[in-house]
Amino acid sequence: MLAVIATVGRYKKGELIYQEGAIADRVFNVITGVVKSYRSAGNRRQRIIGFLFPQDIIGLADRGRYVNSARAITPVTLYRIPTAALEARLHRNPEFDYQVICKLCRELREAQQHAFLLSKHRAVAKLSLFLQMLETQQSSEGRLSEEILVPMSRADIGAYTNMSSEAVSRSFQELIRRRVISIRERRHIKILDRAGLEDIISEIRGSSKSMSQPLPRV
Amino acid sequence: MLAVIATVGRYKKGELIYQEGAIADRVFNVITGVVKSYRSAGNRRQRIIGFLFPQDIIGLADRGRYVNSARAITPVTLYRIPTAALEARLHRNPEFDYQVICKLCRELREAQQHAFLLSKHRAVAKLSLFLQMLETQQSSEGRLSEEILVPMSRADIGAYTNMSSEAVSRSFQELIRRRVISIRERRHIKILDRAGLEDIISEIRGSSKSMSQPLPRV
DNA sequence: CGTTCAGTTGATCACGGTCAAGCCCAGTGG
DNA sequence: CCACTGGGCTTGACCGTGATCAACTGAACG
Repeated sequence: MLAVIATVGRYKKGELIYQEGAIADRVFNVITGVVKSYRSAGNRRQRIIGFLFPQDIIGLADRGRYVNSARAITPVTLYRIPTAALEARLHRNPEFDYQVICKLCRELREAQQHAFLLSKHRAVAKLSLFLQMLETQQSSEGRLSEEILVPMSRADIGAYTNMSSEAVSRSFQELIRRRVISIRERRHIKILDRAGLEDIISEIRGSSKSMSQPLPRV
Repeated sequence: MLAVIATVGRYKKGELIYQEGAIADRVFNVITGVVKSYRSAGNRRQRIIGFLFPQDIIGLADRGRYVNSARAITPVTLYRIPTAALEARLHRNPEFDYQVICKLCRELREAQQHAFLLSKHRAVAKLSLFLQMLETQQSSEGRLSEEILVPMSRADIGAYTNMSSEAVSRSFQELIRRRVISIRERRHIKILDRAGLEDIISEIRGSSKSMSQPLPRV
């Protein structure tokens, strides 16, 4: 495993793990908690590249420098692996290589999924897809639950889905109004109507269900 | 090299290389030409995941099925590599592995770049960034030229940048009006004002240059 | 030459960004 | 224990941008 050549790091909520542009001398492997990977797009507006969960790798570099920053959004523990040691292993350990390749493929598919999300036009569609992604993430982690846990803030969701936090909020409200989800304590979401969610994601004009049972304020 | 276990394939412009959902028994390595990788998003509207140029790998799979379709947008030649043979090599050839990892990292960075592009608000900013990406792609391929070659249609650019082909067209016209680029025969673009392009990409309200020299029709 | 499809241009309108105000809740200190 | 405060979140109003529909031009093809 990676652990052999690694040290363990602990970060509290909101703490910076590494900064864009710094010399990339280690890669990280999340053990517990959630990390956001982001880029500060000049005008103090930050774009979130992805959220990272246990097992994920962060710290990819281009020409020896980190290409984005990473910050803990919950308390986080992770392995820190010196890149030097890693590279040495990469050249002589095929089994190990293979695992890295698999993780890269996974990350690649997620980046493409993200691009797919961003290419949705309607705000509710983006948010719905985001929720679905969170759910698959959590179910794949074995955390089989009725509720989806949303560890990140509305602003972070906005920075990921490329909408204002206001729009995130409004879209949540619309999903509630349409009886597609319900929210408990702002961080716990339950999906009530999976078919409805799918319809919204595929950007169908008016869902058949919402036609048959008229809703307030439309 | 990959070539040892591969056969060569030829496709004409517009031809399908593989289809989303089909059993993924080979991966491909582009030799010449340009390929688009896309997903048909239900309502006959297709989203382009990426454009692929010589040296690029396509045919990534999830659970044995291709996750997207690929189509030649120019005449294309490529290597076809049976996945079975590939996997066998992956387990026993570290040097080879390393190359695959590098290509995956590159593709990953491109996917993230794509997501970054999609998260721009203004249409001209998206198009400008797209042109910049095309340029870096072509200069890295050694094709050092004054002009950028745009092998794909306006509709394809739209499907990649997530805007209508009309908006692509209008944005091109605006860049011309602002004297940032010039276009020859619709496929050959020259960048006249690199600083101006950068300004537009970083979504600065009004570029200083365009302020100093008033433009028609603004 | 005619047909067809890519690209351009014009007009209209809905969506979401922005600014602004208010609300809710957690954390803090008296 | 309660009041205070600040930040996250929600809601409202207004307006600009680009999607959409539609008409037209131009280019490539047989």
